[in-house]
Amino acid sequence: MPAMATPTTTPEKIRHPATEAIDLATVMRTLGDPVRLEIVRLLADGRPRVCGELSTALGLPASTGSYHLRLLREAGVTRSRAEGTLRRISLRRDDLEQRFPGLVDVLTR
Amino acid sequence: MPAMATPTTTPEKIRHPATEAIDLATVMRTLGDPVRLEIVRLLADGRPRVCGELSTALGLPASTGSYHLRLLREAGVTRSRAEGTLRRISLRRDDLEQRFPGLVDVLTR
DNA sequence: TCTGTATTTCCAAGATCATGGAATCTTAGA
DNA sequence: TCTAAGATTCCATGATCTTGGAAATACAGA
Repeated sequence: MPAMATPTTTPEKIRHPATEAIDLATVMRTLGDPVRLEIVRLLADGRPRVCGELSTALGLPASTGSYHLRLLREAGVTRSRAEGTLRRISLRRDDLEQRFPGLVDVLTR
Repeated sequence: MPAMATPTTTPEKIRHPATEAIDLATVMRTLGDPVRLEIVRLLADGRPRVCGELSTALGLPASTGSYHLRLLREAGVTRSRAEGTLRRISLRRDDLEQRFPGLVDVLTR
C-alpha cells in the first residue's frame, strides 16, 4: 500500500458552522420540524446525549435520527463530539445566545 | 334566483388561528423561508401594508406574494383585514409576544 | 485479526413546498 | 351594468425534504 493520502484517524471530520455563520432563516427552517424541535428540547437541560439515545427516545430508526442530527449540526444548533464510536450531541446554547439572544428561551418555554 | 344560502358580502371570510392555537413548530417552519422572514421584517415597524405593496417590494408576482401571505396568516404570524378590494396586512406582534415572549425581538434584531 | 456496536452514507420512494401564468373572484366607481 | 384593479385560486412544474432499509464505515475489545 502507498503512503496514505488521508490519515486513518481523522482528528475531526465533523463540520460545524462558526458562530457568526449561523443563519437565522436556516435555524428557523431546521427547528420548524417537530422531530428536531423535540431533540432541541431534550438537549435543553445541558446534558449531552449520544445519537442512538436520541433516536430511541423519539422512536426513530438510526438512519432517520442521524439525518435529523446532521441537519441540526449543519444549521449550527447542535455540536457533535466524536468519542470512540459514539457521537456526543449537545446544544450550542452559548453560541445561539450570542448570535440570537433569547431564541433558545423561546424554544424551551 | 332562490334565497341565498350564503350572503353576497361575507363579513369576514379570512381565517386566522386564535392566539392560543398558534403552534411554535409551524411558526418556525413558516419563518424559515427567506421571503417570509423578509415580509415579517418589513411589517415589524407596525405599519400595515397591502398585498401588492409587499409583492412589489420583494419583486414577486402577485400570485407568489399571495401564497406566502396566506402561509403567514394561517400560521398566525400576520393578520389580514379586508378593506374594499385591498387586504391590509399587519404583524400580530402582541399575540406573538403573548404566546412566545421574545420571539419577534429575535426576528427583528 | 476478527467481531460487535454505533453511526453514517447510499439510495429510492413518497410527501411537501415554491413558483408563476392563467383564470376567477370581489369590490369600487363610472 | 360595465369596467378596471386588487387579490386569490387553480394548476402544472420543478425543487427540496423526509423516511427507512441496506450497505458501508469507524472504532473498541477479545
